[in-house]
Amino acid sequence: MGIKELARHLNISIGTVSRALNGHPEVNAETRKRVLEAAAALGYAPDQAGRSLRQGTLNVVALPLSTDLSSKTDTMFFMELSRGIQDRLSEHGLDLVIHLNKPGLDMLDRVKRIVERRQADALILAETRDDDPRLDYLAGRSFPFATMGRSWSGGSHPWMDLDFDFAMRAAVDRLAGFGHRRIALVTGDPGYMLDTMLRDAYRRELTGHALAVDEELMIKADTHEEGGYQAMTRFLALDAPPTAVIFPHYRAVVGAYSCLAEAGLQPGRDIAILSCSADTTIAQFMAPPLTCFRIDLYSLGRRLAEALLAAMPRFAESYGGALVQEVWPWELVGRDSDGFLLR
Amino acid sequence: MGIKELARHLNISIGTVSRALNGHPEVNAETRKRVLEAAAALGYAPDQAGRSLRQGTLNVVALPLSTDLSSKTDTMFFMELSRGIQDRLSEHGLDLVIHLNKPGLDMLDRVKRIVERRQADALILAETRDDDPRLDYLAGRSFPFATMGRSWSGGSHPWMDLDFDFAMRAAVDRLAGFGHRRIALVTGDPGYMLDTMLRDAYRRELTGHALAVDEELMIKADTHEEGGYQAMTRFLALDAPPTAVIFPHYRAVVGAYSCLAEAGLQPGRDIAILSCSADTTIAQFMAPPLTCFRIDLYSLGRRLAEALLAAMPRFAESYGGALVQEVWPWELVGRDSDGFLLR
DNA sequence: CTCTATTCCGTAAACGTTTACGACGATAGC
DNA sequence: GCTATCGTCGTAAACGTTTACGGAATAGAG
Repeated sequence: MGIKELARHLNISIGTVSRALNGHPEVNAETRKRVLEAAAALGYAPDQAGRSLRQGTLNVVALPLSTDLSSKTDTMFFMELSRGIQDRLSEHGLDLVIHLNKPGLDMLDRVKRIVERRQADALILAETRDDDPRLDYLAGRSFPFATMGRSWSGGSHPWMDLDFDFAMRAAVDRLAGFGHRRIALVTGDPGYMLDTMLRDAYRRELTGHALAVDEELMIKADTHEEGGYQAMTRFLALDAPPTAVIFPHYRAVVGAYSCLAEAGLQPGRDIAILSCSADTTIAQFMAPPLTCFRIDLYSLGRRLAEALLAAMPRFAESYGGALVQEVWPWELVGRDSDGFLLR
Repeated sequence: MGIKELARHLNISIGTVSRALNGHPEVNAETRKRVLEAAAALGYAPDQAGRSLRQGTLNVVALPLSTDLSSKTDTMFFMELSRGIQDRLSEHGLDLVIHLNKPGLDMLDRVKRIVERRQADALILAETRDDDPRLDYLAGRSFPFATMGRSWSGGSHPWMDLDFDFAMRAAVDRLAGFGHRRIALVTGDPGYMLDTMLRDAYRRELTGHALAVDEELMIKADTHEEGGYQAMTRFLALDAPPTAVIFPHYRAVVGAYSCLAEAGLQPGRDIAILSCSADTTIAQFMAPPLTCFRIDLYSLGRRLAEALLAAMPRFAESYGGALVQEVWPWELVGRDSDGFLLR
């Protein structure tokens, strides 16, 4: 099953077998054919460990994800993104493997382990925080990586991100156009770039529309159903509840819908709900269907992979070697959850 | 950074360094302390490729998932399960890595590649089909693996599964107790064990309650929102629509709810909806909250990992080496989607 | 026929570990 | 003082690849 056995079976030296399999030019066409056929027949595939040891490359890109992902964030988002990444990487013979963090071991330690034990040639990071120590660590060791979501300083590493400024402008434009003047915003964990950017953009857009910024209408909540439920409960308890609420994540909207239903209120009639999350299948099947933003996550994943490839020495030449940092536009898809005119 | 450099830095032979790091007894306590301190200070971690090459083990368990998972099945389920698996494996120094299938390359090829290139010491398979060629392949090469979900024959490999017979009995008992006599069932892709078992159990339970089995009330649909929507549409078009519907997956229920809302019908009042999927956060926030089944997926994942460990030669002794195949009970959690008495 | 260039292939070293084997000094038993 | 035991450590081989180097055979040019 090893290359030695394969070579002995063919009466050829292992060097020639290796060259034949790896497409080197200095091997006879006839010999190559024999080798390839024998390899296929005997089910030979090169041992990753041996190959990796020799040429210092593993053909693996790692994507560490926190293990509480399921309870807090949008798994659909990552699945669709990963699909794009994987497809693009595999065109270069690279595999994407997802590492789940065991709790207790924090994200930095997990990244350190992957790097030090050489478990991957490159990394893709998601869920980056405002001051993420992983970025400095990787940059310091000049380990190739790319991130989903920009970091605070912009950084000198490749990333893809979504245009949240545009999203907030489109959201406020739309809601204000419907006549809303008390527009609320629910953000998540303040440690993440995403939420900071959303809050900044929110203030800016409200001011741009000559609307007062009421701190009561900006609250932080967990990004899942329970968080959305609690946030909406707090809003309804106000003396002057908002007439429209912008949610970052669709899962929070599910909680909000539930809260409203219990209060006898109907989204899209009694209160406007708009989500600046990526559109998911579930959004169009909610009752009423949810207004949110359309983005091609698959293509975004592919592009993120390209950004990473451009930062890997092995592939840099094919990609011009330029640093790829892109903010992706998206498109507001209006549905019934906020589509009504306020008298 | 290598063990050689570390050894030179300490004026010790590399053999001793290796023994110190790996906890062999024949090394002086003082020496071990020096080695460990130096390793920590210099950030040394053993190269996985070198170690793997030498001792033929990688400390990695692979979990291949199909890339269209996001569009078709329940990602929450796998995330929560994976969390349990990962936690348990890491107690033995093993890592769980998730391989996403690129489309085109089918599941068997992916598994073959992992085995032949020795990219993992063991496998965990999900989404197994009635006649899954991967099982025979792995068993034939006596490669350690475990599956989530039993296979048709039961097989001689370790697995965990859920008690769908119990679920269907509990479901029909409950619905019949509420007075329903036209109880429908929506199943998914007929290639999967799950759906076959559900259909068999459904017929059995209906007969047990002296209810006629109407083929019109058993339809196949995709397991996501769109499928649920279509299934419900077909039911409503019947001359005698069902008064209760059992759905396998909660995502399909979302589609069904949407369909009912458009028809002016309300689940839990005009029609009973019950899901025999695992309870998810979203289920209790649906309007009305969905009746489904509670299961501790995290613990199930841990147990699945143990079943696998027992089948790995390295760990078999610690686990008694017995074949672990378990059907897990779960608990019906009644909510409002079906909780009404039919007059 | 000789010299050179080309094509093809075998040899062996190297990658970073782990571990069987043997060696060394010290201690203990007689 | 000789041998046996024990604790500790160094040496070197081995894992499965890839690839630099050199060699043999062939072909082409003069």
